[in-house]
Amino acid sequence: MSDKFLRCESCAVRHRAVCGALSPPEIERLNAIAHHKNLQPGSVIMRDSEAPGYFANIISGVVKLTKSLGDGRQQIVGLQFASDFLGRPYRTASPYHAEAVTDVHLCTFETAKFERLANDSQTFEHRLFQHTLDELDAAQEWMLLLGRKSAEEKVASFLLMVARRMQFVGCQPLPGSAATFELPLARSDIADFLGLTIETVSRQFTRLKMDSSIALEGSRTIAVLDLPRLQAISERSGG
Amino acid sequence: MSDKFLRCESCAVRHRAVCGALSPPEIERLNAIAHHKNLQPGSVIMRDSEAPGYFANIISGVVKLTKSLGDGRQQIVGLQFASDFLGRPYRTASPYHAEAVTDVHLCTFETAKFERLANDSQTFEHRLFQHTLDELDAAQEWMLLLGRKSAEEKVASFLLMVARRMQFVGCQPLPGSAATFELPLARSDIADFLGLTIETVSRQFTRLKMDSSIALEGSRTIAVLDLPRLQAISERSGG
DNA sequence: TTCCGACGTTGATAACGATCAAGCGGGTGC
DNA sequence: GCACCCGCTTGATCGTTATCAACGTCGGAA
Repeated sequence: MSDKFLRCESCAVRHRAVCGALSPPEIERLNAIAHHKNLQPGSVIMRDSEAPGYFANIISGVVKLTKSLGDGRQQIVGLQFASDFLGRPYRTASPYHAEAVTDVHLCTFETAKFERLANDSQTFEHRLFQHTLDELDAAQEWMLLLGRKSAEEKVASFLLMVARRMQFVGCQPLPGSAATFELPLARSDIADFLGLTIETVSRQFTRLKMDSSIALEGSRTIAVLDLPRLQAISERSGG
Repeated sequence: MSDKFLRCESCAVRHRAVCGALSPPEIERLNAIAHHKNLQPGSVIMRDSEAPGYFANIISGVVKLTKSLGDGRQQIVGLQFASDFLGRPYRTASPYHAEAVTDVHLCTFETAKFERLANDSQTFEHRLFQHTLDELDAAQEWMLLLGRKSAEEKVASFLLMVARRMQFVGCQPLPGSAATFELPLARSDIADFLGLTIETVSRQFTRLKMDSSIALEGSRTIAVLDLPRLQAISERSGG
């Protein structure tokens, strides 16, 4: 579960993660408090309104951040991929529920120690700040999608977003297609991310398939056949 | 337009704004680069994708942050009140369009000078970071609203949010009502904030009025008659 | 005063997406 | 082998919200 033998120098997400800008002594200090953790799909990482036990960098895998209403309606408010940072420094309670959606490999830091380190290193806190600004950009972009886009536009936007984020991890274009990748989310999670129902998501997938905008292999493997069309669909109904 | 004679010590939002935690010499330095600005409703503060000329604290008034789709559909992705900070430090282009919705009084800082100051003072950057975390919380809370709440729930949530934010500024409870306040937004802006149309917003207002949850005086003055009911409505359809 | 435009309300109808329901295919356990 | 469950798709119908349209009210300008 916990593994102290993996060191930062050989870390796959080293230069993209929040720790990327640290000086050698700072890296050393961070390394000293790091513990690796492997999680299976469905594992809970943080609970809404509870103090998290640790913060973490995602080394591989995908994590969903969700918020819920009393009657069970759910909304994914963030999707985190490899190199993303998990947790809200200086907050006592997590504002969301965080859960692994694929196999996830984390590099975790006990919260108090981590905050002390952030406080001591301005470069580090600056980097965390940058990361938070990116997250805010993504959230506001998604507000536009949730509030104003049609189901078809939402699904197209979702596919483009996932394609973009998965490229970094490992996605080999198949012959005759712009990009092929594995969807990390089940239909129900996609629905919760887009503010739709499973059925509507499924219907939009078949529409895009009829369109020849995409091809499906099984229910998780997507091949983007017509990237420009997908981009056009993602931004205007008439496209 | 620009006024160097108002000093931080007498600033109305002094302790709630990002500058609240600064030491005397830091305050002095900030004061030296501050310029006051008064804006009328509709004045553009920042344009989407353009470099902003300045960052600012809001001393009074309300500012909306919007994003648009190519065909004119619009979404408000943030509402900023007195003591809120405007702008994204370390970003070259604004990710949204910012516009005054009421008369607005700003305390502005030229971007480059401001970033230099933030870089020199860890306390200050820390404070900016905290503010950004609050903004992210608000954005994710709103994603839940946009993706999963019904029109009725959205309008009730909106009223509660505005009531909460306006309390700080100036709102005197009238006899027989929990709280009376002026809506800073026109129906069209409320619609853009909630991902609805003007007509739907208007219909929900009349429903809440019929309910006796609220009372309207003109179209902008709201009296909350039954706060518990409004809160119940804001979270579940059956309420 | 009258005209006009901006803003808001209300009504009739349409459309999009939700809901309810059935069925399919693949994996697992017996 | 079979039954069962789960995730997904597809179809039929319903309901919420959008759209289209008319009207009311207020304030400013001629």
